[in-house]
Amino acid sequence: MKKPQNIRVAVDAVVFGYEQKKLSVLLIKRGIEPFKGSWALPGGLVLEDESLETAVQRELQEETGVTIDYLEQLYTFGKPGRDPRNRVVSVTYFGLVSPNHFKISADTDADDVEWFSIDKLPNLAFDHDIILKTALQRLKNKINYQPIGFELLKKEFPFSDLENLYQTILNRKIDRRNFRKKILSFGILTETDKIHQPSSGRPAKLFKFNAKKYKELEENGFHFEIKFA
Amino acid sequence: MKKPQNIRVAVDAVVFGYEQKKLSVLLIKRGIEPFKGSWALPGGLVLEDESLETAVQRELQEETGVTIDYLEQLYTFGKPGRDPRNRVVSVTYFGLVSPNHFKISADTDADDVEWFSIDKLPNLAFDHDIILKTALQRLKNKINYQPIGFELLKKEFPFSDLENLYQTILNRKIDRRNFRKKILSFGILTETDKIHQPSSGRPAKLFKFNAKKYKELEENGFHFEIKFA
DNA sequence: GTAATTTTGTGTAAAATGGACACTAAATGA
DNA sequence: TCATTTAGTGTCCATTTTACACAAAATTAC
Repeated sequence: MKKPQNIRVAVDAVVFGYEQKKLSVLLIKRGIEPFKGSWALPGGLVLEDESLETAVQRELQEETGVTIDYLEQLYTFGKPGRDPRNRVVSVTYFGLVSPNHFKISADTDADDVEWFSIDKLPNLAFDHDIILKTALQRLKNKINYQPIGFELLKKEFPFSDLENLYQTILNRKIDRRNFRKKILSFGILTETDKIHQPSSGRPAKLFKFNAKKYKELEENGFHFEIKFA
Repeated sequence: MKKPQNIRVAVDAVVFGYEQKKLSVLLIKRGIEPFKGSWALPGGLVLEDESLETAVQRELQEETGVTIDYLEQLYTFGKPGRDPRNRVVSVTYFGLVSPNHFKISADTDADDVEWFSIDKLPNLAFDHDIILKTALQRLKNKINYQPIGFELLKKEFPFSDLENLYQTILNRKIDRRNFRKKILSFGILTETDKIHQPSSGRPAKLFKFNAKKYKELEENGFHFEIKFA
């Protein structure tokens, strides 16, 4: 007779936010050992009768109260020893949040939840640094072939925000004219009648992502794809 | 006090093979309930002190004896109820096997292991049909931007094999001249001095994939990418 | 052994896409 | 009103992609 398996299943989420040319990640401070006091990705054990997706959503809600605009499975980490207590297999998720939804819920102990700029990260508990790196790579790849960048902007945004977002995430300059030409040629942005007043300089039209149109185009074989010099 | 979690962790693999313009998947016949007698993906429970990757490799070895040429994590399926007995979270893998390694080991009960052509699949146990569909989608996407197609061919192959492989997987015609031009332009194939004698018709040069060269190019910013009309 | 058949191997021209590049417009602040 | 800041726009050239057809080398059938 085989001895029963004793492995826990957890979910963890890497949730990105973007504002003012800064990419951020949502972290929580651990209240218990191991790694008590360290920062870690939000997450926790999966309950016995909930799906993985439900589990992440619940944990995110409980721990941060932040509304997640986009969520997909990232990768599953399961090397023995990644948690010093027990064998834990962690199914990780990749999330994006619009600045419209940045606010950390007052329900949670707000001191223990924070947005960290991606270039000022604290040390992370467990193997969460690797998970984070994996998520960042996914983000870098995916914005080139899926319209997920919009999830990181306000619902209505000036074109320059989109431009800066791509430059920040990909960490390189992009020609403004070519970029705009390309994106607009897709026909998935709707121009609103509002305008945005920058602190100084010419006002900008506000655009919004037209998800319905995108879906429609996609069904007809259209493929979102950006290339850079 | 929370009640302890009772979730099992399994691994399952979708392993593809290709020969004679047919794409196949490696399946095993279940010897026990539930779904006794049904065909299923090879896989099983993860042992407490082995990594996920080791677990799949072990299961594949034990159940099929087939040498896997390429293996990567696919997706994790964990909906409650997918196994009627217990809650099982299954970390699935995506594998490719060269025709050089098709042979199912004599160690295993060979009656219970079989290559099934992708268009003559039996009903599958559990949610394995969904897993298979996911893997197939991955294959279709991935051959366009990673040189994994070569893992499905013999070490040395005539160009037409590669051509047919792509046409089979993508299920469409590809212009022979443009395809060859494109692939050869990458400079990742080495021409061998051998030739292949088709049953009739002009003999063909044999090529092999030059993994070292590919890696080298990749490090210098080269990106394998195929587009089709 | 000649002709028909099968599969391999190759080039070019036209069209579409990608990349480089600089100035004007509309606002604010000094 | 002038300087500064950000938004908005078009053209030309280089590269890539696509469409497209015939000759070469072998086997098979007659």
